[in-house]
Amino acid sequence: MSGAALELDVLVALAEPNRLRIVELLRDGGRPVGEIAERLSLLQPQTSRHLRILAEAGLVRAERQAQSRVYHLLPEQFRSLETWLDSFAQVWTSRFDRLDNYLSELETRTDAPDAR
Amino acid sequence: MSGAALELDVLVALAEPNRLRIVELLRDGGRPVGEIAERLSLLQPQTSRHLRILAEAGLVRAERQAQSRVYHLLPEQFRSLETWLDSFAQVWTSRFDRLDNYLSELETRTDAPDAR
DNA sequence: CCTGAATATCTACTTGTGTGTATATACACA
DNA sequence: TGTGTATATACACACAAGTAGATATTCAGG
Repeated sequence: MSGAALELDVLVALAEPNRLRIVELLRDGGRPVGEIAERLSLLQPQTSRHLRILAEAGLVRAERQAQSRVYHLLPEQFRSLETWLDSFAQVWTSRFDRLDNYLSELETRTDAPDAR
Repeated sequence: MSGAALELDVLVALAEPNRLRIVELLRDGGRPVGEIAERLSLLQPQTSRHLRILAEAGLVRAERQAQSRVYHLLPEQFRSLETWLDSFAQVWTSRFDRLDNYLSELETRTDAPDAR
């Protein structure tokens, strides 16, 4: 049972413009750091840093290829994200019922005089 | 009808611990600000601010209910995120050969972190 | 070994963003 | 209309995080 719990790091890693661009670039296939930097008009140190964060989040991984390191996407965290999203799917259908429940529940305890 | 393009704001909104907790709380149904704050041990102003960011990202919406505002999730951005994730689905299959290579290579150096 | 190419790390700087606190606004009800 | 409740906004502050630039590291080839 691979704990497919959604890690906040994954969202944090994706929630940065350049990192998101990197991920979307790598969707078309693995690429070495230099090429990533060039295609996205980024400086090499920043590119390495972003890749490090993406790697620590489990979104990418590097394969040594001679002197270069070819980065590519890893599926696991994307799947976790998918699983997490799935947990919301039921909400869209059952929301109104739940809202109803909540509202009546709220009415039920209107006799709790509590100030703050 | 909706372009369903992934907005960075959505990821940014989700990539904050307390906002993620809010979203997950709202998965169980709409709730007024005060209750969200109480359940998550947040102060009310911060809660309102987080909800504002979530709302601007299109993730939640408030319904007036007497003096209170009941916030609930909205499906659209979650679906955009799902669509975006789907665009990666094909990557895992098309990369299967190389991933396979990678996995066996990884097994090879289970206790040799500096192998090669 | 030594050199050059590719990538990673380090330091200083700056800006964005979450937090705390005080205050303003909206609404229900007497 | 005045009051209490619920929520939103304003402001000052501190810290996380991205950037630029310089330097260190790794590797292939002569």
